[in-house]
Amino acid sequence: MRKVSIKDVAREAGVSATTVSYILNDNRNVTITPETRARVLDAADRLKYVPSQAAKTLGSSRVMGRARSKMIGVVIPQTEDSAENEYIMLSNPFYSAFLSAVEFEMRQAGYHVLVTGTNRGQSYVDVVKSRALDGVMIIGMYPSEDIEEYRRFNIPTVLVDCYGSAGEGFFSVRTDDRLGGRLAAGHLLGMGHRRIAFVSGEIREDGVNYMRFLGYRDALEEYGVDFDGSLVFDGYVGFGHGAEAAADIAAANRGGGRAITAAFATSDIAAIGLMKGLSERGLSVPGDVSVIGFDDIDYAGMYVPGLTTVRQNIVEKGRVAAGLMIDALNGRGAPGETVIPMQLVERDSVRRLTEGGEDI
Amino acid sequence: MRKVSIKDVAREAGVSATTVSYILNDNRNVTITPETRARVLDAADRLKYVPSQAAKTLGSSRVMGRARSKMIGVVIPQTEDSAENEYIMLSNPFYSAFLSAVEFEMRQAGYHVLVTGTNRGQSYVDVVKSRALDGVMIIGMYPSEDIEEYRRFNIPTVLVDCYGSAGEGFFSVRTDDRLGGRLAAGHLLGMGHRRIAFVSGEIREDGVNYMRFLGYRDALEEYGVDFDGSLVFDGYVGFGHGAEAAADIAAANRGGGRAITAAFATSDIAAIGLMKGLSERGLSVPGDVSVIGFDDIDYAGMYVPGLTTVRQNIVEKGRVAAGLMIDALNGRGAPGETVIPMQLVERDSVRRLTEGGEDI
DNA sequence: CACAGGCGTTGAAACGTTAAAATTAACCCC
DNA sequence: GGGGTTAATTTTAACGTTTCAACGCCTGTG
Repeated sequence: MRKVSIKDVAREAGVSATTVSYILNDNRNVTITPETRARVLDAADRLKYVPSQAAKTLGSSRVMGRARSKMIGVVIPQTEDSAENEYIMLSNPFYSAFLSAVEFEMRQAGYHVLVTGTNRGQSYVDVVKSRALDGVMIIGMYPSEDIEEYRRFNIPTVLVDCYGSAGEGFFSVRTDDRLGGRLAAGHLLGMGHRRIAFVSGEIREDGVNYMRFLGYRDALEEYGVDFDGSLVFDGYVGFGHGAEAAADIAAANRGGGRAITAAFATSDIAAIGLMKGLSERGLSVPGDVSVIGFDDIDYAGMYVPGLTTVRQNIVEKGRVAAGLMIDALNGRGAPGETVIPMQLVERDSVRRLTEGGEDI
Repeated sequence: MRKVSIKDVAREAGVSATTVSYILNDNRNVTITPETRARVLDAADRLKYVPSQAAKTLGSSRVMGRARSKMIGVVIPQTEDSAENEYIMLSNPFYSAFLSAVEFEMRQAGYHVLVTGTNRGQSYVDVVKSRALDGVMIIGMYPSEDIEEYRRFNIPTVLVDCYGSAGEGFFSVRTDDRLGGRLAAGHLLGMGHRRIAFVSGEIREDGVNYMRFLGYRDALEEYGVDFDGSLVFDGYVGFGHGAEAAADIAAANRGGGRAITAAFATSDIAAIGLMKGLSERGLSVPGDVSVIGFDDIDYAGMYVPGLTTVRQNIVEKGRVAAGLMIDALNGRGAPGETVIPMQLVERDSVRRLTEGGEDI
C-alpha cells in the first residue's frame, strides 16, 4: 500500500512524469495535447494521486533560491503563567478571531498556516528555516534579532500591531491605536468623568498599549485634565489582571479623595475581568464605575451590562493581513503601514456623570 | 546567501555528510569518536545549520513506508455562517483552549500542529497525504469516509468528543457527556425546577449533544418528570443560538401555562448568549430563569451572574489527547476510550425554587 | 603472523518533484 | 528532398536528507 507518486500516474497514463507535472501544475510555457491532458487527469483521478508537498518543497529550493512550502507561520504571543507551560495565547478571543480569518484567507490562496509557540532558547527563525515557511506573520511584540534575520534573508513578513523602528520596511497592519485611546478616554471625559483609570497589559514603547496610553493622555490634555500616574494600572493581558485592577480601584475609592468613576481598559478581556471584579466588590457598572474596553470581541456585546468599547474589525484586520501577506509572497505591493479603521461602540457600561461632572 | 546544508557542515568539519547525519540524530546503532562529534557539533553551530524538514520528510518515505513530517493535523469544526466564509471555529473558547494545550504538548514532543479547515469538495485526507501528516486529531463530528481512510492507511488518529461506531478501534478522548448532562439537569431538578429547557447545537447521534440530551432525560426520569419535547431548543453552536433560545423561552413563558424556570445549555457560549438574551427581555438570571452551562470556559466565571456549569478540564483534556497522540505515533498504548472526569461548578446562575417546587 | 571481528567512517542510492536541456515528430518552404 | 520551425514530449539532473552496504584500520587471538 505504497503512496502513489507522480510516476505511477505517468505509467498509468502512458507518459513521462514531467508531462504529468506540467499538466497538474498548469505550466503555461508548455503546450499539451488536449487528449494527453485528459488521459493524465483521468489517471490522476483514478489513482487518487496527491502530490507530495515535501518533494515539491525540496525541489523548489533549487530554483527560487529559497524553498517554498506553501505554508506560512503565524507568531502569537505566549502566556507567561509559568515557566513550563507556555501556551500560545489563543485564550484571548482577539487572537483566535484574527487567526481564523487569516487561516481562511490564506487557505483560499493555497497556503496553510502553521501556528506554533517557540520553545525557550530556540528562535522562531529556526522553524522558518526548517519548515521552509514562505512567510511570517508576527502579532504584537517580537524579538528584534529575529526580525533582522527575516530582513536579511528577505523573508516575506507581515507585522500586526507592531510599533517601533525595528519594523520599518515591512508590510504592517494596525489600527490607529493612539486615536483609539483618545476616542475611548475622550468618550469617558465627554460623559463627565475626570478620574479615569488606565488598565492595560505591559506598556512598552513598541506595543499597542503605549500608543493607547498616549491617546489617553491626548484626551486628558484636550479636556484640560491633569494626568495622574496613580491611575495607571498596568500588568499582563487577561481576565485576571482586570480583576486585580478592580481590587486596586475599589481600595483607592475607599481610601477617600476624589473617587475613580471610570476606567479605560486596553483590551476587552481586561475590561470584563474588571467589571466582574468590581461587581464582586459591590460596585456597580456603570452605576459606580463606568468601563470602556478595546477590541470588541464577540463577548463584549454578551456581557451584562454590554461593554462599550472601541471596535476594531478583527476579521477585517485578519483579511487585510492575509492580503498583504499574499502580496508579499508574490513580490507585489509595497511595504508600508495599513491602518484599519475603528469606531466607538456604545453599549451600557458607561454612564453620564451628572453630579460634579459637567457635560462638555 | 544559499541555505546551509548538511554538506556544508560536513565540509566545515572535514567529515562526510553521513557522519554529520548520524551525530545530529543521535543514531544509537553507530559509534562516533567524541572528538569527531565535538568537531561536527561545533561546525553545525558555527554555520547555524538547521536541517531541512522537507528533505527529512521526503527521505523518510522510503524507510517507514509512510513519510513523516513531524507534524500532526488538528481538525476543528468550521462555522457555517455562510457558504463562502468557512472559518475554523476558534471563536468558541473551548476549541482555542483545547488547541493551545495540544499545541504546547505536541511541541514539547517535537511535533508541530497544523490547524486548517477544509475547502468544499476537498477531503482532509488530501491534506494528510500531501503534507505527510504523521497523525490526525479530530474534534467533534467527522465525515466517516475520511475516518475509514485513516483506518485503511493506518494513520495514527485520536478522536475527541466523538461517539458512534465509526470511531471504534481508535484512540479517543471524551468526558462522560451523558453523566454530565445528568449532573446538570439533576442539579436543576434538585433545586426544585421542573420545566427545564434543553438548549444545544445540532443533536446528532454521534455527537456530544445527543449524549448530554440522554443525560438530561435520565435526570428527568430519575425525578419522575415527564419529558416535554417542546422544551428542546436545538440549533447551531454559538452566542446567537443562545439568544434565539432566550426569545423562544420568553415567548413560551408569556404564553401562559407553567413557566420554564430553568435551562440547561450544552455549551457555555450558548448559556451566555441565553443569559444575555433573557436579560435583554427583562428576565433576570437566576431570578426568573436559572441557567446551567457546560464546559467551564474562562468566561463562565467572569459573567455576572457567574455561570453554574459542568466543568471539564479543557487544558487537561488537551494534554491527554496529545499524550494519546504521542502514544499512537510511537505505536505504543492501545486504542480505546479515555474518559476525562468532570464536575459541577456552582456559581450564581441557578437558584433554588421555593414556590411550587419542593426540595428533593 | 594471519585473520577474525569490531569500530569509525564513507559512498552510493533512494525518496518525489520540477527546471532545463534534449529529443522526436510534424509541418512548411524553396 | 534537405533545411528550418514549431509543437509535444522525454531525459537528466538536482534539491537535502537518511539508510545500507562496504571500506580501512586497529586490536586481540590462536
